[in-house]
Amino acid sequence: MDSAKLSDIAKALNVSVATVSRSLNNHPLIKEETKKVVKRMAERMGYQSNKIAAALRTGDSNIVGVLVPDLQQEETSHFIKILEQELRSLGLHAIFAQSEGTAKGERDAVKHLMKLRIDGLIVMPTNGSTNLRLHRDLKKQGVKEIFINEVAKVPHVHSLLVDYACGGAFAVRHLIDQGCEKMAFIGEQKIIEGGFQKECTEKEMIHESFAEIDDWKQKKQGFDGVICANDRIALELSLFLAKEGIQLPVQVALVSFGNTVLCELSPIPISSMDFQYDLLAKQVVNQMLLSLNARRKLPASTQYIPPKLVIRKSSQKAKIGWKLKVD
Amino acid sequence: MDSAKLSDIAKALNVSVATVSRSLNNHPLIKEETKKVVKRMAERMGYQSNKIAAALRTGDSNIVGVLVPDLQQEETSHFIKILEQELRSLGLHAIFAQSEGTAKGERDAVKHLMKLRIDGLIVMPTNGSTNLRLHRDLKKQGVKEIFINEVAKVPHVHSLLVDYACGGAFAVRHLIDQGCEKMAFIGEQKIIEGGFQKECTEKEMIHESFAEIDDWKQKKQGFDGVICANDRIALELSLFLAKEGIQLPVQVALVSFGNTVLCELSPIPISSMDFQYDLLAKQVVNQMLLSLNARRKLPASTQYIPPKLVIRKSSQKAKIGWKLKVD
DNA sequence: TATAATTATGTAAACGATTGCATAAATTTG
DNA sequence: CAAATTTATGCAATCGTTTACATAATTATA
Repeated sequence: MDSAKLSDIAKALNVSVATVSRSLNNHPLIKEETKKVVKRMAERMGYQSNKIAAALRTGDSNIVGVLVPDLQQEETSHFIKILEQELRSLGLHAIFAQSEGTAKGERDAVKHLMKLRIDGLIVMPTNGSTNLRLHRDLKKQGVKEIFINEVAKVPHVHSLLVDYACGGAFAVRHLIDQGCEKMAFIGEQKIIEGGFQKECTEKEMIHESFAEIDDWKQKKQGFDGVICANDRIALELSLFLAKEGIQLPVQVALVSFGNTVLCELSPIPISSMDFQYDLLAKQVVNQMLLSLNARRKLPASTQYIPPKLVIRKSSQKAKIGWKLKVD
Repeated sequence: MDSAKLSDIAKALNVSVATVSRSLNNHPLIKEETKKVVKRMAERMGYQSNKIAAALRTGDSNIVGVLVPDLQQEETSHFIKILEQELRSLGLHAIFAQSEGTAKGERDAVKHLMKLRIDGLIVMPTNGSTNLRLHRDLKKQGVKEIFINEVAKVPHVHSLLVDYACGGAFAVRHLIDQGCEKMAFIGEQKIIEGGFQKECTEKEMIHESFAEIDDWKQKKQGFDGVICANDRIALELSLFLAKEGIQLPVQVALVSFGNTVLCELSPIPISSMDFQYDLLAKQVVNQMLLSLNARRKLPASTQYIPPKLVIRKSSQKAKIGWKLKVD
């Protein structure tokens, strides 16, 4: 019924438990021959290390908490998918929890996670609701934290962020490259919009922002480049344009953000900025590994991941010849 | 740095560790007054029970593994969102892992989970790749398993399934109620299709199945009711119909499966069968709790969760008056 | 060949909670 | 009031690892 333990292996081989433990952990002072014998027996008995016992003894649980507002969101799903893979490949246990984007939710979730004495915590906060005291306490308890998409206000805590502003600027440049001259931004995503505005101003482009599609519809004349804050809005827009007989991308070039499955579901496939959550996740795990292995606290770092434009038909306005020219 | 332990509280109150432990666990033999004092002190010292130590001692980790093929899939996301909430509310720790739908992936993931000595495992297998030996071993180790969307072939293992066949039948009945007379099924989902066919045959309806939209396009004349295996296909279809000038729902009534965000993104919102993964998740957790608490093994059970049709415009073909009649 | 140095193993004490059993304190009973 | 019960607490072992320290076995050095 119960699984094999070190003592079972020890008994079977007539050696001490210590020798077995050290063999399996590749301790340098154990004879190679012994290691081989022990490992073979462990295999034969189907031994699985009891990380709970090890955690209690060493103080390292090898468990990393991952706190997100909502597990159901598209970007979150992508993110945690990679996180699980990467953490597991390092022998770490990932344990996910939802904060619902509230300070109380965050506290409750952290409390729950702390009962397992997690070694590290990857936090995706929302709307700055993150409470400082909580994270100070975590630092005191020796939990290595990494903040996603928010710069940590606690010393020695690392942050990794999607570079939304840079994405906004990229989108503008792409549309300029395609020959657009009057730009619209639709949606409410302050940071992307900031990047959009800054770049437009710098490049001296006529531009305007709208919170919703309906706002834009009033003034739509003249805009030949539209940037949507997310694919949902973009899809809605593309359907509207189709109905109105406005041709994508010749009359209006469209770029969106998110690069979700929706892009391919549009009648005209939508060019969209991929947030590269997989890359983000991998970097996060890297950083976590560094933090966990560091004897002393590392100085806090802030890393931005640039989004990557996936070009589809909705933005390909430029003629081939012209494209060659700029190349 | 380190967090408070039972011994700290004991020292502070000049009582034994045992008394503290029992107080916090509401042991009946401890005086109410004592409990109050202990709990207050625990609170004051910010004590958080160390579940790792408790797990080692009691043999119950209170950790439940959740094994899914892919964390990024829409239905999976919905499912695990609720699972996390429900399990946490019971003081259980949920730990997710991905099997990638392969037997090897499943084995690897389970191995990893078993290192934490999980008490229970919720498995969402794919294409019957689930390997029997693995699950027999788990049973031997005393892990309570629950199978999702596949009937477990291991004794004493419970199964919960979305009743796809029933959904297929529901969809047909709904379309009949709306006055449809010639039905098409588009997509590859054998179980739904089975329900569709059976119901059509029973109700003596003309019907035909197609693997892809393109297959259907050839013969589309005459079909006044279409059932799509998923929302993606349905959205694609609805866009095609719009382009062709075929009116939804008057010329063709459409029902889909999944009830995802896509339904509302269609020009004509799509009626879709909700798989009720939230209900499923809640039932699963119920069952898990029963299994975990059961002293002796319960007889295996199989439970079907009926999908629920969310009616939108795409299928509302019937006139109001006629609707009143059938009510 | 004795001694030192090196290499390989064993002994036993942690880690922090839970819990069977012993004991002490309070209450009831004869 | 002593004895028997009931109620409340303490003692100490235990879970399965890891690891500092002690010791044994082997090899190198003088």
